[in-house]
Amino acid sequence: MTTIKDIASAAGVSVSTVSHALSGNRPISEPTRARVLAAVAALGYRPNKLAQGLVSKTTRSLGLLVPDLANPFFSAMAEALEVQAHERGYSVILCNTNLDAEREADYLDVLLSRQVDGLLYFPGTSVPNRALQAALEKQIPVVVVDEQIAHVPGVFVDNVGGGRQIGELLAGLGHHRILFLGGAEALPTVQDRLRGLRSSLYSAFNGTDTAVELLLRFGAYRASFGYETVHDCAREGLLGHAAVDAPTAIVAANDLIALGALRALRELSIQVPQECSLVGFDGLEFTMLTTPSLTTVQQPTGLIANSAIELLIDRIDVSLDHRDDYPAARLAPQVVHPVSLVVRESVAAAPGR
Amino acid sequence: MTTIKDIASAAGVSVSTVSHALSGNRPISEPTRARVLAAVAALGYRPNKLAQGLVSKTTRSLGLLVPDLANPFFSAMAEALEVQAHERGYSVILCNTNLDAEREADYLDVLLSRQVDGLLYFPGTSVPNRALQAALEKQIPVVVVDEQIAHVPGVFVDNVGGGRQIGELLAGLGHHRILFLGGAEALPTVQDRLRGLRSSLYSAFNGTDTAVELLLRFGAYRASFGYETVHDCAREGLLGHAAVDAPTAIVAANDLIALGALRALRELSIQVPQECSLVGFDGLEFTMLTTPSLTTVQQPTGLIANSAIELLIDRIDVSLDHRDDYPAARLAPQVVHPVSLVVRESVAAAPGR
DNA sequence: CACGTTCATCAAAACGTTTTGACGAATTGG
DNA sequence: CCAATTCGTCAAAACGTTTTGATGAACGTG
Repeated sequence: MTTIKDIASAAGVSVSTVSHALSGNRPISEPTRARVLAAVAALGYRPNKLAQGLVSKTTRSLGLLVPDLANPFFSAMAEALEVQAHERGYSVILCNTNLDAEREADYLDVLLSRQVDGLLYFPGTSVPNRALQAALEKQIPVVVVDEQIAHVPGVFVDNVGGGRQIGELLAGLGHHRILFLGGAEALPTVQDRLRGLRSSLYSAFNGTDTAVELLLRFGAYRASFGYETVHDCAREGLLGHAAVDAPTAIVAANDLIALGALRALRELSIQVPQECSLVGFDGLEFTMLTTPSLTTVQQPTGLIANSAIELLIDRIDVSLDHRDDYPAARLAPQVVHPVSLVVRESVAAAPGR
Repeated sequence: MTTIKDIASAAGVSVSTVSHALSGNRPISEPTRARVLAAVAALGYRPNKLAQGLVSKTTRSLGLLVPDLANPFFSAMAEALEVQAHERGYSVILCNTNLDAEREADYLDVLLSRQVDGLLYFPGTSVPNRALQAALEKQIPVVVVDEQIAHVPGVFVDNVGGGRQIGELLAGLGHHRILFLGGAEALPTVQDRLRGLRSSLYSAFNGTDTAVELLLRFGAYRASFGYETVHDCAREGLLGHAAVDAPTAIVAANDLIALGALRALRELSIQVPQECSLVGFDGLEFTMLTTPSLTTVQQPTGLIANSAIELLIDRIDVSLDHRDDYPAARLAPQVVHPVSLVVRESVAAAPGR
């Protein structure tokens, strides 16, 4: 590896002159700078980030803690976040927590010892997070993505609004018996989506003599949950051609669940959407390839990534400026993005109406 | 941040003693070591990897250059690679090259200046790769994943064998007019899969009076390519109910293309598999959720990741041991994994047979 | 022309580690 | 009981940068 010393001797100047010429931190005469740059180009010099980081106390790297890259929503978010970070000169260290608290703690250690400037954190789980708390205590800037956590800066979407849009669509089509397939029951996103759905259904049918029936099942953000639960319901007589008062629509808390449900419905030869409508959440690319194509709520992954990175870098800058201040109780900004319902083939008017 | 000095003074020993106590590099008496460990625990000391890297010339970090995380095959691979790397104490720096040569070069710079110990490289594109060459010249260990590149260590699957298995399945079911939807024409994976398919078809029908007709289209590893090409073919009269001698099966070079094709076939109301069989490649999780579920060739992502990391770390160790040797012409080991055909609903006997 | 400025450059310290040569103290062997 | 060895520890150098106080040369000013 060629170092700054090599450049210095090649250009016949001191090490500090090279540093100044490259950083612009102090004025350097034009001819000298030219000689330095020529030497840099000739020797293919590349500053060692480790050494830079050691003295500057800043590494321009971010830790990305994501529960499960196999979930396309997370991989889409990871991609968008990495692109945004790179545009701003930050590198991303990828960490697959697999929803495992121990791994999370482990990764946090690694990231801290690697001196990352900030953390992008996807909870993906509902347990009040020890690793997150530890990070916050270490005074390292953290932005939580996708979930809202009190007193921690975060970026997420209007899950209640998304649920409401689904409810309004379904209510307008006469659906009032609905099966909701949630993820983990304690997850705020799941609860919020359900809340929006419920409130819009009740207010739509309020004053009419139609009763809203909302059947709830909780599990995990996985296709297998949707698949198995639909089959379970059929076995229990809640769903299927023999069922009386079967739900006329299924709302899944995310697209993966919906995809699993779709498969099960197919196996049960329940026609979607004629006999049962189906709605997902996330707006995965795949949802437009299924048959029927899936009605879903589109998450603006690019925007989320954009504001998450922006928020995080802001906080990093602040914490750099005030390195030795008292840890003043700072506000925890939270950015909420709107979502939009994408209506596709999987939704139709409630049968018998 | 608490440093090794803090530990030293807290334990009442010298800095080097702390270092030795922690690394085990030199014997330290039991009582002293205990005092050191107690201080470490009490102060929450975490060695600074930057400083460690600076002196040890090794960072225990790998660069992962991946073309497109939105492609689930790549995100699955990224996940598996990260998990394997983490198990071996390595961190992964994620880089989304987006198939853009300039971004690739850019990332290579970043990774080198971050002193990564090695590179995991997914070509994803066919251009003889400048960035890769540059990396190799820099003497940094590289393992190419998913494509075979001459003289560069790599891990990939038996694409020819995969193609052959598809061909054998289809030939056995009487398919001899087949549409092949490739990715980029110059991609070795595409060519290999095609080669396997072609050879098995020819040898199956060799000696019979049935002619093999293989229709080829090339594009990109994207769902949109499959979707549009099927529609194009229909418009050209090659596909559809009006077509004479329409292919009875479509083989896509990967699952994304197959999924796009499936959607288009549906829109054209061509029954899969009754009128047209469909086969993909990769074994994405989604392929079992489609209707009909997709016959595909399963890639062993975990195994690929495992051997890629192993190969890379081997090379890292070698290059560390021989740091100042002549750059001896080393062999470029290549690991090939077998693939297995997963037969699902999307394939049936050729119509009219 | 002497004086204070500005300008360009240099030398040295610092960042947090690991590594290694050195040095007393304790232990062993004859 | 003395020499030789081992043991435990320390101090200092090194890694590749940035930062900063110092220094000398050129310059404008009165």
